[in-house]
Amino acid sequence: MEYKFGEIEAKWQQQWKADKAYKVEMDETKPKCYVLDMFPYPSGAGLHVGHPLGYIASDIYSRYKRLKGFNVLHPMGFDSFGLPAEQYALETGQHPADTTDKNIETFKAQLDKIGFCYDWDREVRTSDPGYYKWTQWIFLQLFKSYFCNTQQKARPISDLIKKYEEKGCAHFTAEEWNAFSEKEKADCLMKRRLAFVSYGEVNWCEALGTVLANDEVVNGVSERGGHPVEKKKMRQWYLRITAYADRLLEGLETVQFSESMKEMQRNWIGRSEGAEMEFAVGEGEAIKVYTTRPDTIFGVDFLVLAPEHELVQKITSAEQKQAIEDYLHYVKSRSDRERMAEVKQITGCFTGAFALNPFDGKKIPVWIAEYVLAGYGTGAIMAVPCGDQRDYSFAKHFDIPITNIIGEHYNGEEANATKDAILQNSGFLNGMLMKDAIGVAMDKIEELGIGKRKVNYRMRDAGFSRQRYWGEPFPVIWKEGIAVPMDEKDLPLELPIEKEYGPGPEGEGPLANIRNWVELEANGRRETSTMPGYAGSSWYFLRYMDPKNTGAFCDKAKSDYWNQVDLYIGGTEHAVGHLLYSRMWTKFLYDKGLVSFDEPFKKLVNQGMITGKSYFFSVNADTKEIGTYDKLEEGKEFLRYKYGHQFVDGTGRLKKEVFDKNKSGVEHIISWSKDEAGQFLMLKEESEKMSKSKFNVDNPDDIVSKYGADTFRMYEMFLGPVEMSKPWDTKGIEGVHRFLRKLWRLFFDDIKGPLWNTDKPTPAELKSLHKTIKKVDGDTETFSYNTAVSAFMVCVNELSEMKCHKLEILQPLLVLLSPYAPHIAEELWHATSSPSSVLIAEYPVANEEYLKEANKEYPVSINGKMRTTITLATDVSPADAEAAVLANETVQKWLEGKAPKRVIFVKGKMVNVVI
RNA sequence: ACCCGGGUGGUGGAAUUGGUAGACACGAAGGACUUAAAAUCCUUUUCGCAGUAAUGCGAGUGACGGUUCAACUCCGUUCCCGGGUACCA
Repeated sequence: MEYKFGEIEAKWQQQWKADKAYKVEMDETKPKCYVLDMFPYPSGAGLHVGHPLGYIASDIYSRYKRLKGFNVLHPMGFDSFGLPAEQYALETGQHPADTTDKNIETFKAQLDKIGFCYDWDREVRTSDPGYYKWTQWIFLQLFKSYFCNTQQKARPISDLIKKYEEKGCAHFTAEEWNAFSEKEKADCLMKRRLAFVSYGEVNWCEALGTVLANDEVVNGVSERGGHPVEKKKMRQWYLRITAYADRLLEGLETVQFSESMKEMQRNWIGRSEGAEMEFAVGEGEAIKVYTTRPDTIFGVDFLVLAPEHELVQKITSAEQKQAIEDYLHYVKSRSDRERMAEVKQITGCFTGAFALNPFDGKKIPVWIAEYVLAGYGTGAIMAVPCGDQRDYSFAKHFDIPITNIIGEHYNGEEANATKDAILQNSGFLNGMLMKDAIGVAMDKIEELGIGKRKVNYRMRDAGFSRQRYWGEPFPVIWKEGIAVPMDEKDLPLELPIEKEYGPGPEGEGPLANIRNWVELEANGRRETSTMPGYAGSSWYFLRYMDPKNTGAFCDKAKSDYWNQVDLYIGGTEHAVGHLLYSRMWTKFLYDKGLVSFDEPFKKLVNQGMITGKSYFFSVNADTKEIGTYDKLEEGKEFLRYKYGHQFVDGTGRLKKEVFDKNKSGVEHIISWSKDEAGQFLMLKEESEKMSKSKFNVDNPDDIVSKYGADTFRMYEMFLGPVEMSKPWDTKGIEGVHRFLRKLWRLFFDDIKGPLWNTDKPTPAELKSLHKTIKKVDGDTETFSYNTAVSAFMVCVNELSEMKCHKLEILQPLLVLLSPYAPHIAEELWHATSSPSSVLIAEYPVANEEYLKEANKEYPVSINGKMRTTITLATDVSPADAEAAVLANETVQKWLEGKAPKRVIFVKGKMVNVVI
């Protein structure tokens, strides 16, 4: 009997489906394990070989945990709202709902062929009304909540209203509040809601008459058509994620994310501690600056305002009026693109005004410059040229005298941002170490009442509306300028199915075109924008726990049981988007008492990208010579060509089909080639992200039909650590396939049939098995799947060599293997053990007795050089000291009585003797 | 510029976290079986030198130094590659 993987895999996939073998329910008697993949966006291109990498890894872990006795939740779903579907729909005239459904079917069929153990009964789709009903519901809860700064948590907005009615607040009294109009009250509350409306800048493209997403804008022009894009203020929805900034930072300490991932999130949040303080200027005006280095206060030689700063007009002197006008005009004329490209260029303008240093009353000139951003801090800075390079360059450029407060640490040629200098020229801070002076200066500032400590964040509130069609509609109705939430009983507010979904008038979303949907009786008008892609993905991991619930987003008892995601696998590209948003939503739901954990993901593993290979070469236009890619640099007459790996064979030769497929560039190449099959080329090879347009995509279906799903799964794991990015290369796949066939031949002979027997195993065989159990068990737990695969190979090689066909050895091996190669393991298990139809077994445990065999012999090195081995009589469990004594005696005997100077016994591994 | 990763054979990658560097696989070379092919099996494969040979000697984990009986692993300096952020005060 040969290994017919095609038949075997189809058979078992069908069986699993029919048996609902991977259906999972809550079970209080078992420990739970929640293993999750970042759900895919179902694009029209289908899966490529890069996608399944993370899915295979999580599938292995799920199957492994299941065998270990855990109740494993391992679901899959689709992030099915989003821009590409809408664009595709606009192009082809199909409805996004239809194309999305079609794409999902393709995805599911492809996934099933790889043999994943998903419980498809728990599938979720973010574009399904039964799902987005709850996205809308959570949005309403956010809308109806505010962030209480004293309790550091979300509370109902009704609490805030009550407080306003009874006590008022810093800005108004209770009487004033009660006298406010409805509109005034609503505007006031809007400033505290966790989901709120504000005016924000969007990318507006006049030519296309639409608002563009950030990634649709490339270098300041629209990605399609290259039309100019400008900033336009529009009414937008936001989530007040900044309120959760500190908790998002603290939470990172409690989760197992990679250091780089945590660092990215910390940088994104960008917390900095400093002080805000005021510099008096003119009559009764004051400039408020933000600084993290109040210790340098005596080194302030000028202040700089952002050009947009509100005080600019007020404080500008008559003489400087014209210069400032000119400068403001210049700033306005500069596009974002120019500003970004010319960061190094120093520009600015003196306002003619002087501010007073609050400590020594020194007169400080006030400038404006575009290097100061209006959006961060107070939009104004105090400039300390000896300590900050940008301030230094500015001072040099405009000839502003520089005060040195750090003595020899400042060399007069560049700024020095040290905190380790002793302060000079610094009034009451003189002689103090800068590090220590920071706190002292802050205390003084607060004591004198000229400022206060302030924490700043780089992170902005998250824009939550999109002027798009294919997303969740907002359950909000506008009545006389007031946003009125819909009644929760009327959810979901379904997305109207329409044929036209071009942009609406005046930058509104496509929904604005659907008049009978938008315009309501009782002079209400629906919100016409839709929610962004991350709305649905911010909470989907909760829905899997209770996907069909129509009365709640997730039953509390269920979320209590399944709790946090134990293992979350996905790409790094979501480091600051999806992961921050879903962490915030979880914290919010936790505040509301709707879930009992406030971090969604306990452990995160980032799978690397599988890249495709592209090959570069160049052709000389004059000599028709095909040369190396590098020649491009030597002479411009070389034209550059690039092909995906599909067009290049193993030797770097262009395949014949290139000439058929890509006529444009290649037609003449073939006429220049000396060799009909394709000239031999020296190519430069490069790895790039897989994409259809680069012809470097491999489809998993092809691999599966050629080698089988088990080979595919094991091969992707064998390529290297899951976290690592690596180029896709089918070269090594034969090796893995050979391994599986070899395993098969331990059970079946092609001609003679079954080979297995029930003989008692030898110690050597047991040792081989238990060594493998130990290795594979450890590696699977720690996601070192590549070395686990190697361990399997070693074991099967050893067993083949020993001609071991004993079930007592082989069956535990099958159990061990089943997470990696479930089909073949299932088939062989079924063949050798009746009558159970599916593999249900306990995960084998390594027996240390058998493993001790391995530790009996110790290599010995003498003076770090010569080597031999000694055998320690008994099974020393090497607490190093006692083993060293034992080794010492043994070595003495072996050296015929001569005592070694020193014997070092290392972890049961090796003996090093110094004579 | 700054912050994270990472540099190991022809290639992908191992190395129990300080203990015989190069597991496992690919590729390559040679051989067995076969009319032949496929499949399978065996041998060699870090580099250099010596030898008919078994083998021996020397070098070797980007580079240079240090700690240690012992360093891919720890420390310092430096170079290169990948990722993230960027006038954030």
